[in-house]
Amino acid sequence: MAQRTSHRAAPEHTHPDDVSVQTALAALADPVRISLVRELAGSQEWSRSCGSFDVPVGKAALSHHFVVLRGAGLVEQRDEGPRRVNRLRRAEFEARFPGLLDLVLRDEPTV
Amino acid sequence: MAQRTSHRAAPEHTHPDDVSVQTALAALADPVRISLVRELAGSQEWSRSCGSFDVPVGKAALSHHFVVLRGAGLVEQRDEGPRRVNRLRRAEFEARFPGLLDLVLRDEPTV
DNA sequence: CGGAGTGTATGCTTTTCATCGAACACTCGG
DNA sequence: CCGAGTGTTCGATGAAAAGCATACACTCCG
Repeated sequence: MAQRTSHRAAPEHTHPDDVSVQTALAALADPVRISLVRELAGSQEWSRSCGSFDVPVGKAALSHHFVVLRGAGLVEQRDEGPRRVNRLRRAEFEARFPGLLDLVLRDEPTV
Repeated sequence: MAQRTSHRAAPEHTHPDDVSVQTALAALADPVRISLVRELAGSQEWSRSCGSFDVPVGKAALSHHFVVLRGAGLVEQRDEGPRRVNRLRRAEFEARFPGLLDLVLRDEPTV
């Protein structure tokens, strides 16, 4: 049979098309999540596990932020052995909210 | 001397150029403020007084929302007799955050 | 000058959200 | 099969934000 890297419950994802502007904006209006999105944008897809990000919060809070990012259609996750790796949903999100992601990525780190 | 419609303290304004993305997103991530911006976008400049908007909050809360909108560089206000009239800073905001305002204006009313 | 209309400021609830610590679940390597 | 590594869940806490009611300030009109 095919590969089967995990027996865990797959994370719930929301497609950007099913996300309201308000939800998208709220998801991006947080300094920690902005950091996550930026770091993710500068990395290869599926190369970053949740714990590999340089943000000043504990893992419980971090886990919560990924829930929000998934719920806004910004991030896709996949279980790979013991860790959960991430991908920024650039194209899909861009199609739903043209220009929005670029605004966040281009801007200088939060002052 | 020239006209002088008010002796009141002029409202404080922030230019979009001095606004961070995070602040801009936070300002637009609220249902009441989204309504205000949309209504404002559909009206002539300087035609709407603060109290003329159809939002389900008292006037104290409303006043607060306008403070936030001014602080994000989204709205400009001017005193005109007893009332304070508004203008959406379309061009300036668009120059600072290309596409952002359009996203909010195009989208269906918050579900 | 006094009253109606309009908006702001203040003080106080209520809600929401970010955070943490601790406990639990799953995967992999010995 | 146990232990280390990783991430989620739960409960509690603290801070921020939104709300309201009231009181105040300013403008206009009679």
